[in-house]
Amino acid sequence: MGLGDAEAGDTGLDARKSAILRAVVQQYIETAQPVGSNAIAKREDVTVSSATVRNEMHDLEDEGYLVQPHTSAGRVPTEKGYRFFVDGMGVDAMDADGSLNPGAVAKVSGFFAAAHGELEQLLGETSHLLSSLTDSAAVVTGTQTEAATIRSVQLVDLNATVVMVVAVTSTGAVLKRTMDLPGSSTEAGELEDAQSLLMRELTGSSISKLGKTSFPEGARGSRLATRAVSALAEGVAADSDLLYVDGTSRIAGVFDARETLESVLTVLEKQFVVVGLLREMIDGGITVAIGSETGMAPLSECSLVVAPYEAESGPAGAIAVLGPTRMDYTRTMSAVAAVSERLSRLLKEG
Amino acid sequence: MGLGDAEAGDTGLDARKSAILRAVVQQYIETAQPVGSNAIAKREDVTVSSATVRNEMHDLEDEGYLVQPHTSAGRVPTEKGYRFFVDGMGVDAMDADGSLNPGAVAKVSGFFAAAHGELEQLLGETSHLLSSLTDSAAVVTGTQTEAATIRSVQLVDLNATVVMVVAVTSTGAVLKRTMDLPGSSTEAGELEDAQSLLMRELTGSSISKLGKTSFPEGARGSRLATRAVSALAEGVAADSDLLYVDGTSRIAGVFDARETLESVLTVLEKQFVVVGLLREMIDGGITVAIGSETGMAPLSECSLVVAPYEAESGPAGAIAVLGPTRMDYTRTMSAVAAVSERLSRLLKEG
DNA sequence: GCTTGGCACTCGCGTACACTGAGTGCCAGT
DNA sequence: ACTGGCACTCAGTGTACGCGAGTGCCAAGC
Repeated sequence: MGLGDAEAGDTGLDARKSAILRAVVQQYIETAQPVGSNAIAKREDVTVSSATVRNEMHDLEDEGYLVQPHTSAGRVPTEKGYRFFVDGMGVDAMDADGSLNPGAVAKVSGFFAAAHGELEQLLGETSHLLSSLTDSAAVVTGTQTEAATIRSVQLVDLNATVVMVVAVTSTGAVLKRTMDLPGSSTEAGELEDAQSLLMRELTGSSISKLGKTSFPEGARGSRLATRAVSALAEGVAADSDLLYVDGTSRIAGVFDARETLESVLTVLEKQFVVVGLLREMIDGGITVAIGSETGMAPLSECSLVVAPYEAESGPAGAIAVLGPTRMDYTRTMSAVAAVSERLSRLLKEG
Repeated sequence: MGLGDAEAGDTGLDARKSAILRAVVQQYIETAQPVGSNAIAKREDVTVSSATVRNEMHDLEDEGYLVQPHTSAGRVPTEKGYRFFVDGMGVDAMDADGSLNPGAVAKVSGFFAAAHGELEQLLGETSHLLSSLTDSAAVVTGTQTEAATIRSVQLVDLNATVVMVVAVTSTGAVLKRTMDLPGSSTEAGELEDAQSLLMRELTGSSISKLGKTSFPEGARGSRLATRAVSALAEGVAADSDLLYVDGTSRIAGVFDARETLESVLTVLEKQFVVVGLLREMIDGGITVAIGSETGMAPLSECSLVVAPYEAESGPAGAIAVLGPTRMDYTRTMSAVAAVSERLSRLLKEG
């Protein structure tokens, strides 16, 4: 995106203003220092003098895109400034592997080529990959199993009063849950009966239909089977609330206030909160929440780049990168896009 | 622990020296400030003048128990100082729930009374509990399944070329692993044959014997069953290398050097390193590693309080608290002891 | 009328310096 | 063997000050 076609959106910013704003954001992302008019005027893509830049920057400040930390300092982007920058990034800039450096592309390819084994392990490692690509913290949510179908259900008695239900889904997720059955409930053979009921009724059916499953009133084992179904339903919820976090050490150094980091880490430890947040943000494509746009006060100095991933059965979960508001959006968005795309492809067994 | 009986160990410290040393450590743990002779002389349990304390502290410094950050400052314990302090803590101080405050005791009891559901979930929540009790980071290793017995094995085909092995152990752990079976390998019925072979051969047998399992040469499905066994063996390894970390936000504020925190977080992210470390430290009781005693440079400003936990089948894993070297050892050790004891009791279904 | 060089002004930051006070080491007296 | 006393050390703090990056604005120029 050059300087000419930069009347991006109808934000009321003319081409020059938006070019300058973009330059400021870019520079600030690189240097983490307030950027002054001189630095901007020197850039090749800006042909006007520093005085002109100053005037424009003054306007940009009035319009809320920039702020001065103090009078005799350069300017720093506001959330609105970052938002403009992100919105103005051509899709081409972060599409596919376009702007990902060759090393990173190779890393992603290598990772997914070598991927094997467990779904959970894969998601954990994906989060690690994403973190290393972006030098930020990365999170990956567990797969939403709702749309998957059940491939197998089994009841295993662990001891006299505890029975475990284990189900395997078409996505390779394993749902499990223990049930306490106090007292005399496990009559001889009841377990087997319940299991065959479950197998017959559930195998091949979608997980979202779990709630609607019922068993013949009088059948032996139907009571146990019913309990197993509801236990499984709990398991589904627990499973999709899983969150794989990695790279928190990478954001340990980026905030000046110690307590900022502390509250960010606290948020990441409340996994269900983050999962909820991500789930709300998913809208089919890559999404960026800047600072307070995340809706969480402790993340007011962070940005979140989120993308969904899919499995055979449909939308499965989200991957995201969490970094400071002045993160490298271009690189991060490229990485997130690439990883989400490749992960989906793998899960669809492409 | 009075002043009189303080000839702890044969460390060559007389009663007064060790009382003073203990006082210094205690005070430093409380205030995080270098402690001076005056502060010590004022304490009720010390009856000598500050000048005398100064002399003793000088000796203690010569002997390596204390250091001065700079000439005109108070003293700070060295690792050797902490070690003396920890070794000298009466067992009674941290035994059972003795020194745990009532609220904490109630919290632990409540937690384990309400515990239910998944093993993995339980371990994760235990780590959370431990962290909240101690205000430090806490880690819990996955259960070592080696001594457990297998309760059930199942083969599930996920799609044309992928089969999943799922095994449930007596401890409630679920081992799972996918196997790629490219090409024509899954003949009709082979899966069923392999599964009944597995069921017959493995059910009730100990996981540690997995490696020694063999199947009749010619039997249908024995090839597949053999592969399943080795896949399971991998699953065992992966499972016991699991680490549940919580409360990292709680140690975000305790180190002065930013990069210290960063390297500590980095270590916690390399889960297998931590698991290995903990495994080495377990010696049947509660163990403390102070600073470089951990054997890991990045943890040189940390201490680790570790205790094993057990299941029916024997030693199962470890729980630990990671904090700054000047953590509250008394409280932490009490908490770790209590949680380890209650967790073991629960896993043994007491 | 937009742009630009120039210039006065602001203000954070680094340096220098003196002062304060907590804390030490040591000696001499009890 | 302990203690009061005293000289000494030195981190931390406050103040003063100069430097320089950066701004705002004005008047000249294209």
